[in-house]
Amino acid sequence: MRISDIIEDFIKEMLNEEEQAIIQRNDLAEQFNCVPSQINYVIATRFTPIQGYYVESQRGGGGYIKIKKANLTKSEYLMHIITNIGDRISAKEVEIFVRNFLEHSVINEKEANLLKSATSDKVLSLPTQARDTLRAMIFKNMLITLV
Amino acid sequence: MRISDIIEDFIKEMLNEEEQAIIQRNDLAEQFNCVPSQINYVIATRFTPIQGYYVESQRGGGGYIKIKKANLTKSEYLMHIITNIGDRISAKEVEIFVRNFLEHSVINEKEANLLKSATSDKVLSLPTQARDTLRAMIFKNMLITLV
DNA sequence: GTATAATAAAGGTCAAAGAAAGTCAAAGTC
DNA sequence: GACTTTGACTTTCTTTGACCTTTATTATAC
Repeated sequence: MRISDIIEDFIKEMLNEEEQAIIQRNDLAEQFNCVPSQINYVIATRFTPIQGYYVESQRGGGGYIKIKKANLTKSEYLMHIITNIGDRISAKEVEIFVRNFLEHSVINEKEANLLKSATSDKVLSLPTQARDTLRAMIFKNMLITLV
Repeated sequence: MRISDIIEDFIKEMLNEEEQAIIQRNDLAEQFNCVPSQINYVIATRFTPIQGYYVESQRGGGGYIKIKKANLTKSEYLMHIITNIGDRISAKEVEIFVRNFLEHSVINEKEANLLKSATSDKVLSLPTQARDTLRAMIFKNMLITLV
């Protein structure tokens, strides 16, 4: 079995027990006898937003990596949307999604506004293609936190 | 847990109980077994005006450091932040802002997550400069919807 | 007694050292 | 060929300590 898989399982095991897994990169690497950057690899490939995880970290003395799992039961509807949004999305499409979320009471007014304001054309000043790609990333990442 | 975090919590605990926290730098350092300048570090990184705190101090015999929470309404506080964010902002800075919004009860947990997830480095895959510029735009635009 | 000088008692500053995590590309594996 | 492993190098944040500045108190001079 690959070391990456072992580490992946280990983290998922942690997440079964607690709401969030807080790890020390170097410690974990030592524990599994691998280089620290392997941990980054595992996270980059197995704990992405698309896969339903939210990761944050802190460097420096006492640094850490924190991994949270989106709480699935709450809305498979959202997860379904997330996994089905392609690599690009227009502002119009976002709006339609948001309107639907509101209708289904999956989000509230304020959250709707946040979603729209983070992904509006006004804000993403890039060429159309790059913009739609970025918007998809932002949108999905935000939705994950709502799941 | 980092000693800085412990000291931060200690001061915030004080602020929950009283209007202002008045501390003695050397005493506090001794209490937490650190060098006195660590106290300055904590204040410089966690109790800045932009984070909604007001600090004053006095040297010499009977000297002290006094920390107060700035007393602003939510929208005043938010507007203040919005107008003071420059053209660029790092993910770290956003995180600090968000943490402070939470502390000052300007936003809730979900909104905090939305703000962070819309502006994380993972999501804004651009060269650093462009990324920080874009992040500032997104962040400000989102904050406006919260005012 | 008042004015001044010396000393003590704070807090402030800054840069170096230390402790994490992040990145990226080369090498290895299947 | 795609995925994984590795490691050198980078960036970020924290801790520490030597030295500085300001203020209060005490001692001394007159």
